[in-house]
Amino acid sequence: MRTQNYSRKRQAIYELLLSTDSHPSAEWIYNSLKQRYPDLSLGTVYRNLKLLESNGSVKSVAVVEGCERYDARMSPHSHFVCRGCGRVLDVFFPEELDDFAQRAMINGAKSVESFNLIFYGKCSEC
Amino acid sequence: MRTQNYSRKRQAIYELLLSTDSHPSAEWIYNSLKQRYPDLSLGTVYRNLKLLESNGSVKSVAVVEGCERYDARMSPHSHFVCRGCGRVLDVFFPEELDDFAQRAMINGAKSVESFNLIFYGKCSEC
DNA sequence: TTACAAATTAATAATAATTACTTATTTAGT
DNA sequence: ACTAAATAAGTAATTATTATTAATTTGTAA
Repeated sequence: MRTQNYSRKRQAIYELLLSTDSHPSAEWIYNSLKQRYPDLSLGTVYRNLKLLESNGSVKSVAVVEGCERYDARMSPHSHFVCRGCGRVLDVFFPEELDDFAQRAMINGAKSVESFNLIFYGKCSEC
Repeated sequence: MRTQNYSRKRQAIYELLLSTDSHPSAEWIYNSLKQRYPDLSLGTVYRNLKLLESNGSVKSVAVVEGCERYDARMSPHSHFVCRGCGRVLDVFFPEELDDFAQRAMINGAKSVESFNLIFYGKCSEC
């Protein structure tokens, strides 16, 4: 039987995401890996991000200036998006919030699977 | 002096948004108003949504299947997005959450202006 | 009313992120 | 090495949104 995830480039995309806290876009990942994999194509980055996302290995955490931004840190946390430069920062909220969300009774909802909390403002360098 | 907002179509777009709780997309608004304004163009809807948004009259509350969804209800609340049908429902969270967000100290942030909380799951009809 | 300048619009073209497709290459098991 | 499945490169297609441009509408004031 074939093992999964045996692709060098997929592995590289995933490891790059694990190693950074910049919540990169597909384009950023592409540019970062192009040096090591000169024949990498942008389509491959998109395809693998989608695949890793459906895996549950990776999450899309925000859309900044029209670009999806990804994160490989899967522990529950939230994000801050700078309206000046588009930087995306991690925000670790108190557990109460997670509890609240788990218990959220939403009128018209059958099941609540997840939530996404995004703060907006200016970062310390803007 | 010219008064502002004297455009019939802009007014219609805004009032349609006020009158519905479906959090429509530009396309939906366009289709809804085309009957009353047969010469309405989609560009006009986009332009006026952007204008109303920069006015603070209207908010973009979520992106569902690649389409921006708008809301004219400006009181602080949040949303639930159905992963099945894309429906967007209002969620009225307890005030504590708003307080928490106002007080949020975010490492690397100079100022926090707003936040956006979106729940995901299945609605009662999916 | 008529004229006029600013605001708005329709219609169309342009952008740009993402996805689909088609053929070639790589991978893992035999 | 051989083979079939998975993956990728390269390219074309899609699609929401934005920009442009010329025409129309609007408010004001002569």
